[in-house]
Amino acid sequence: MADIVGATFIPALHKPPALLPIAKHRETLLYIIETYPITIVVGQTGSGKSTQIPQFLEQAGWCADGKVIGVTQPRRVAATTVATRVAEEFGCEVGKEVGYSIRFEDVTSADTRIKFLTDGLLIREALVDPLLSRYSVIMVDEAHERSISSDILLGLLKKIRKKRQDLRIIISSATLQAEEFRDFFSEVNEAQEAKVDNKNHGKQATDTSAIVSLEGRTYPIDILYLETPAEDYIERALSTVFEIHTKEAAGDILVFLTGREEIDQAVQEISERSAQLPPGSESILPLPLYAGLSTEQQMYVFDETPMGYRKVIFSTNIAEASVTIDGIVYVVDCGFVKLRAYNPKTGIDTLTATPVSKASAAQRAGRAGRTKTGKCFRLYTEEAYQALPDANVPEIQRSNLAPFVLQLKALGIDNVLRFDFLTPPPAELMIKALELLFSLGALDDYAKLTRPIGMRMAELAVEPMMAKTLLAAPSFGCMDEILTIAAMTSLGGSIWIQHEGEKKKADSTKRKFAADEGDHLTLLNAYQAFVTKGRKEARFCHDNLLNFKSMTRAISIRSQLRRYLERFGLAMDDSSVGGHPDPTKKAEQIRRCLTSGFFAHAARMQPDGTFRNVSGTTVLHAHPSSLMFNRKAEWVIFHEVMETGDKTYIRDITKIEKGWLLEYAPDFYKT
DNA sequence: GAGCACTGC
Repeated sequence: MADIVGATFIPALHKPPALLPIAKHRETLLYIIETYPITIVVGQTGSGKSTQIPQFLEQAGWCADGKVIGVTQPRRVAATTVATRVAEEFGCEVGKEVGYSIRFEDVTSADTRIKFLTDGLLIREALVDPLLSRYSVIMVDEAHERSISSDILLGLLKKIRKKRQDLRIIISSATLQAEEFRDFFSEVNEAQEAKVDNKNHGKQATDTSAIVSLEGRTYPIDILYLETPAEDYIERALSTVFEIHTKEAAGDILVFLTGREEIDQAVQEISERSAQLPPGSESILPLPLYAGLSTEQQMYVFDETPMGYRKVIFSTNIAEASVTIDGIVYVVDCGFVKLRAYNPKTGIDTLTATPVSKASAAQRAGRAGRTKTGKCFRLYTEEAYQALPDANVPEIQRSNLAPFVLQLKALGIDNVLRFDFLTPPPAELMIKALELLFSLGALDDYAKLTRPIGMRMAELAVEPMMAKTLLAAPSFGCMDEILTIAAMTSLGGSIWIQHEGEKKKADSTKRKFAADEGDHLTLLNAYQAFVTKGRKEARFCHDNLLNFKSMTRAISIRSQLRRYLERFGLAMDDSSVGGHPDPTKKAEQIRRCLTSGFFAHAARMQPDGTFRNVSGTTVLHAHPSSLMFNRKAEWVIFHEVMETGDKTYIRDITKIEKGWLLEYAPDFYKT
């Protein structure tokens, strides 16, 4: 039996006595990857694992016979930037020997040997090539983040491995979780192990996988805790910033808070209190950073700090992994993060501030040591830290799984309840997903994927309710319009922008596109104006407070969806076909069509202006960004529902008739 | 009359 952990060249878990500087251990890495089907690489940012390992493999001949080395990333930007850097080192243009592939951007060619792609995209490749046969090696980078896609991908790879002895799998992980990955791939009850050795006991079996630790190029970081818990972490964050500013050496500060409101407040407070700084001292330049900011506003954090200033960035979790800012020497960590969790009983997502995990806290602290020795101020006690969970609950255990169940079914995995998940989601989440897919007609009485409907829904890159709406559109004669609405809603609320201090204007500008029927038709109007009158120009967006980047993306999404529907033989000639020339009738067809997909998201307005769901159990509020926020309606359907703080908001709302619910979803609403 | 962390096909 190969006891890999005991082999002389492999450091022990967790506290490796001798970490590997990557270049020196090229041969070791290659030997392990050659010998073991699964290699788990533990390494901090800066260890070079994402950039070097693929090149080692390519040089060692893993791309013979035209095979490709695939490296997945959880985010689009990471796939493009890492590919660019590797291409540079490789000495080729991006898209030649080294390329990347993300939605809407396939920068690869017949020459491509190292390919970076998002994990979601690789799962979709499995739809057409179930054994991922063009890849000799697949490296799943940042697997410790535990995104749903990377979790599912690992489950698929475990399955594929049984049929492809030649495939090599590399998983890159943070220290804390390495053993979990090893155990997942090393179960004794697998056919392969069983035949090799029956002396294996439980989790001792490691003849399939090896763990390798790599040294990172980070500097030491002093961690400081509070002696007594903070009552108000924003206040504490502000005083800590001033303390650092007056007592510590030069260097920028990154403060982790939980959301936009807190961040805007903190930025403002800093500006106000800066006046009290002793005369002659350096000034503080406070900057906000969160996803809701426009790209331009986000870019300020990357500008070089002006002379005589110390930059203080107040950020959400976006700066924990997605955005990296150089020059940060001090980190202030409030200890909380807003996490999304799906309640299968109500079908509602909640967004709540939750204590961070130890893994998150470590990642946040690490943001301080990128250029020199740093300090991390944790706004909680060391006892509180010890009580934190090691890692966040994986996304797959707290999400609406309908889209992923559909995807698994399309991959031929019928018994999704028995799919080999790294951590299985709670049964209620799976059942809720199956119920919704059944009600949409994607699954039959035996929970099998229906054809063509279910299969087509799986192929469309929008969530199941919108997929159903799209597939129904030809029968309502409103394909063109639904395509646009699907593209616009899938942008997730980033369509309208506000210039500084122009709230009033934003509302009235939006009203220019307003449709009595509700938000969906308003989005349709805005898009149509953009592509016709606005000639797809940035200028038009600026004048009409539309997000140019989002609108451009909507065009891409729309045309991609259209191509799918054409392939299904559903998309028709754009202008002429079907439907009513009368705009009111046309609008009714669109509303009916939306109802046929979103019947599960129906609500009725109460005399007080709030809404109730159909069973009357939940009070819903129109989100202030919705047209229906201050308009009257009876019955409505909505795109999205989310509970934040103490209120449950619905967004993208359209008026419907009660009778349509019974017409299009008789089984769902039978009494 | 008031607001959503992040990511992906």
